[in-house]
Amino acid sequence: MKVATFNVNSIKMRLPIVLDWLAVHAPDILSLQELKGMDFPIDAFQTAGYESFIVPQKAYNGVAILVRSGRVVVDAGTSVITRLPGMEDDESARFIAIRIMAPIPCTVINIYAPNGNPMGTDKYIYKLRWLNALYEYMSGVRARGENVMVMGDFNIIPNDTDAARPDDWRGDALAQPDVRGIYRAMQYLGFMDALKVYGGQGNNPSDFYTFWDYQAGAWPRNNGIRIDHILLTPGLADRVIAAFVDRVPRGLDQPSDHTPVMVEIEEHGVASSLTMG
DNA sequence: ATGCCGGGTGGAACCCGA
Repeated sequence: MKVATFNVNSIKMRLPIVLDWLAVHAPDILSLQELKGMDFPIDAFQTAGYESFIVPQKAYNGVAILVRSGRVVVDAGTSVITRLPGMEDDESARFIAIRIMAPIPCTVINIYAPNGNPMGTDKYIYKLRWLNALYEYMSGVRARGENVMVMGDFNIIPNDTDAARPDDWRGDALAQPDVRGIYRAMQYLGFMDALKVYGGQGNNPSDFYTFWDYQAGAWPRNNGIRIDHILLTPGLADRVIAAFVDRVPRGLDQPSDHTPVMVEIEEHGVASSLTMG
């Protein structure tokens, strides 16, 4: 089962790039963030062979999960969750979760975490509150022993090695020790960082950058950061057979400032959600 | 650099992102 996440920075602007990418990589699941509008191209994705689950919002945020028709069976008995539990008062479209029965039974969670800048404002407080609510939710699903994938734009640079210029981010909300601590705590729950589990694509940390600013020549200078992540519970992490960042879309015309992360999980032999999780 | 770029909305200039 191939699973991917891609912050598209407007699905309206990025539709051709996303359709091309689906045709090349044929993921079973693609999580999208920053749709930036109420109009989602359901028909175009259906023609491409994907069913859409959408949490839209005018102008800002917006997340969706695309599932490949004929490959992924969505649990009809479980409703789509469209708000992060514990943050029900928050109108922002930053969370969507579905339950699938095949090809691997698991819960699929797609997030767009708050940026949190600038420091010292309510925006940073909101980021911490949001991430802590996500942590609590993840703690709950772990306790139930389910196989779970949490992917998306975490807006967290986990370590200094995940930035080309770590000192540039010292005072930024993406690299604060408190924020990094939450990301680590998620791993202590048993959520494994898919890129790190597999460890492929060489030893250069820059191979795992997922974002390059539009400004100041960040892309040609490879001044990137790693902020888009895929976290897996052990039953899934044990079966990872490929994990990589595809930086091709970032080099196209009219690109998103992010690029996709993809993981492939062996479908046979994934432990029961009740025995392993 | 409070800058740069590039989305959004609304119909200009401003908000937001990371």
